[in-house]
Amino acid sequence: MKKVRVRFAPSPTGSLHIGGARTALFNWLFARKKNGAFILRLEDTDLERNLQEAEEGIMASLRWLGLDWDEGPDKGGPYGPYRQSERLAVYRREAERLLRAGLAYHCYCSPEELARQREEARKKGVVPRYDGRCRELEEEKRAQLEKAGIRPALRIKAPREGATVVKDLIRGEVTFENKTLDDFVIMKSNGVPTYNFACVVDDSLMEISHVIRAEEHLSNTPKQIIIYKLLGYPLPSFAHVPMILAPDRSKLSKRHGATAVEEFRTDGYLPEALVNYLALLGWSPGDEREKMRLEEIISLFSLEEVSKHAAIYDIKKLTWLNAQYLNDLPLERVVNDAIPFFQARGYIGEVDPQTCTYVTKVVAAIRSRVHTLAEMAEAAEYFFKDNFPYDEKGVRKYFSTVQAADLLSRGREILARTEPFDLPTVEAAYRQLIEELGISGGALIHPTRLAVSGKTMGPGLFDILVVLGKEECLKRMERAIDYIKKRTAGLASPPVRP
RNA sequence: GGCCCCAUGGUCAAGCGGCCUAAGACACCGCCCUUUCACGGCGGUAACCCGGGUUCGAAUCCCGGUGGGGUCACCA
Repeated sequence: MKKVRVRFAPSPTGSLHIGGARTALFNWLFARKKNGAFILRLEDTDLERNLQEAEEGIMASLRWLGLDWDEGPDKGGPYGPYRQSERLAVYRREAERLLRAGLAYHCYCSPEELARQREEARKKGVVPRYDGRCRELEEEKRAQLEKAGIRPALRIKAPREGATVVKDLIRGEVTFENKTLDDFVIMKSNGVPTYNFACVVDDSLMEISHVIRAEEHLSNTPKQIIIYKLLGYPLPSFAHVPMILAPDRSKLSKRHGATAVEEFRTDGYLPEALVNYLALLGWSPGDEREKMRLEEIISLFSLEEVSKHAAIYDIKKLTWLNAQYLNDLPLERVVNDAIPFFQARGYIGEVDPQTCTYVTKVVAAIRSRVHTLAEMAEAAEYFFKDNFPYDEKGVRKYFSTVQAADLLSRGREILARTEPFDLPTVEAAYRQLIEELGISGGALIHPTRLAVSGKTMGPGLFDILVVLGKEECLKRMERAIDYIKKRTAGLASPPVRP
């Protein structure tokens, strides 16, 4: 059995979006499952659209997702180079072969002229196809054009009859009538190959066994198969994975919110969650499993089980999965990923051991209550700042009477006396006070929560108290007591008659 | 428009001729747990695009329609 070799071949024109990420993931899963090689190749033959940052950005996203490659532009490999812009000599050599064998020919038609013809055809409602006028150009005429300094493009002599069949692992056999194809360009007049040509040459020379790519390439495949045949290279297997659509069924774009992997990272999603979600878009393990470890996905994955229809991506499910991982991943790991988010909000600076210990407690207290790291950072604010405002509704409910201040004073006294300041001791002391006062637990717990956090909801009160520590709690209780006193004093003044 | 692909709840999806009066998950709605909010647990609403065949029997096979998507460059 031939060794499985697959590739992900993005063009560095922008950031890696989730459609590309999923294509990369499926390739990677297949390679790992089959003990094959996963290759990264940059299709940077469009000199105009290449972006310097894009190449590094795509690799960074891939790395963040945990999709490592065995050969690629940064690490080399036996089939390099892996950047198409560095392989121009290879394409020229292969093109020359075709030309000499009479399987391709020079075309001197100007792009403007061709565009005009296309436009005309479109107006007439006819399919715009190159008419092959340069196919049988007389040598004399050719020399003349050459002498005039016209740089020709190279076109393939495509078959006019018969059909080309794509054997697709996901879709079965797809037939294209050759008469619907034309003599397409394989080398531009500037000596740079077109996508279809470079792709076939590289896939052949790099001995790619399975071409797994997005469905948008399905209609390119007959052209590529024609090139394979003319070049005399064996065909790889093909698998065209369905597209990912936006919620309105249109192609994903920036107006649909986050679509780039990088954006998901900065929005506080974990790579495990994104990978898991992407794997579930268009593929299913066949049973009820949803949350799966990467190893599990690898062992279960199969191309035959990839669905045929496009999937609409739903951020709600991704968010749910993210919350699952936030809860289930080892605490240290989550803390590690949360730290940059806390730093960005100015909660902490350089991380020393004490900070780390404190942050770990904070994360442990709130991670089950949030869905993303960004949300977590927002929810954690009062653990790092003591000048927070009090929730308005909460104030009306718990801070509107003089008695509320007395109640908090009693609570403050108890907390001041509690030693050690740990969960069982603090809780026992507070519960005892509740009993002494003959009130319900909530009657003391809610005002206290508002006093120390400014919020009416959140982790268990005693967890908050213990994380904050005694000194901080006492300070915050005093601040709340002052606040209530000022507030109620205002209320106590005689009402003004109109 | 030509060519190509696709079609199970709002979304992801199981199903590959009888086990389907159609799983599961997200979302949504109840209830329980609880000092609050989450987490968790339990339950509920909700789907085989339409029309013809084939078959004893069709969500599953075939044909047509409709709908959605992709693609038609010296872009990738």
